[in-house]
Amino acid sequence: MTSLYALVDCNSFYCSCERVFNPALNHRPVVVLSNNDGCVIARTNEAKELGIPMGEPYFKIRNLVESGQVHAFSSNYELYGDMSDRVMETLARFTPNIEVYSIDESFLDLGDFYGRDIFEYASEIKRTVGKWTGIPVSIGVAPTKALAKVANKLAKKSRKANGVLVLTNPYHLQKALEATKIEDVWGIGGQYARFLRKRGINTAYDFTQLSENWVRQHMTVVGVRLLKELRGESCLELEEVTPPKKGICTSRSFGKKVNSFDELQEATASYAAKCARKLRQQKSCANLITVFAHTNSFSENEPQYYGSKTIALPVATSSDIELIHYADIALKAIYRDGYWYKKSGVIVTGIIPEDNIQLGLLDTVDREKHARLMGVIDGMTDRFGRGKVKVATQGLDNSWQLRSDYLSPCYTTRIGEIQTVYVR
DNA sequence: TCTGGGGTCCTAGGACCC
DNA sequence: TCTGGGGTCCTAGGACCC
Repeated sequence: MTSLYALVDCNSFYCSCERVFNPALNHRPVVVLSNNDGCVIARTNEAKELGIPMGEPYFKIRNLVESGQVHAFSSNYELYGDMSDRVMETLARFTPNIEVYSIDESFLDLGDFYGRDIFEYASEIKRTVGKWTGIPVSIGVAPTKALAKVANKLAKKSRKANGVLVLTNPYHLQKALEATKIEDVWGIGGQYARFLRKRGINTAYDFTQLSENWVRQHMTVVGVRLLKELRGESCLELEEVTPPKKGICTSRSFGKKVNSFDELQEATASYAAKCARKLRQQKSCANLITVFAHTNSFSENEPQYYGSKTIALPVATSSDIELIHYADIALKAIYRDGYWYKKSGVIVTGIIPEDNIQLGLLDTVDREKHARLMGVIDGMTDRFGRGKVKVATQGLDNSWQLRSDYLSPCYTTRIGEIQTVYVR
């Protein structure tokens, strides 16, 4: 039985989401910006053709936007998350064996479909997703996940493929590997690409000709796995159930420069609460909390500071109130007067299932009461949206928050505004 | 003036134990 | 030249992903 994987990848996903609700933007250059409208994180083909690179700082393309040549959106993750769910639900109609790999990509195990007309089946998947969600996708099919990635990339690039490429024939596989630049291989980043190019390894095909020992020596077992995958030996299985996260991080750059402790405190409390909610959503608790804050490293003329502090919690928790409390202690330990802070964040680690908590002997927290309160907060957040119910430390003003000047409405999830409610 | 955010895995080296 | 040997656990750092 031969393995067969499809990689379904949404084209310019964030931009495509915006286009679904703005069809006039079809065939026009569109970009989506990162938080704070900092840099470009998604581009349509038309925007790529204008020479806008990935990660380009916004100020460098501002004139293109202001002169109307490019349409820019602030990122709207609520919208993209909801559209992603729709795409993934559609894909799940075609096979139960699906791994949601990222917000815009899924692997499908098509092993059971061997011998059928795979190209026609993949084409039908592409048509159906387009019809039901409005999102264009590209599909690559091959015997391993790494080769499906190769196929997907070519499916996107080649006009002839028109968005669907099946690579099962050995001759076609070799041609595809020869046509794939080493830096375009899944798992080869900038460092390894430079290292390999220096040694004359310029394509994915060159890489497959290396010896296992050499690859292990220079690229660890991760490299060996990739080598085997590209040679057609499947080593990476489909991960159908998402394992709980081992670390959860909430951090942001500020929309403006911040130097007061109070503003940093409000931001940190909000990040701690966000981490707590993410923990509850995956039914976990954390044993450790880290708070960091730093200045803008791009401002070379300003004094620089990076502070970080980790605190071991007495008992693992997912409570807003507790995490905000310890985040505050950590922040007080690292805060230094006289710096312009640009970014701060909260990371929770030492994550365990919530039904596996070791209670402390000296524990004085009423955990049941906390759990009930958090349940109420989560319920209200689900109904009324983020930030409508919160612990008072998170603040009322929030002038430190994100800048997003070009935000589209949350077309799919917004249910109307209500007054913010505070919990003390 | 303006440069994202959130994850994963692997390895090496130190602490500690018997 | 030669310092016991062999585990485990933890952390920091480096690579990668979208």
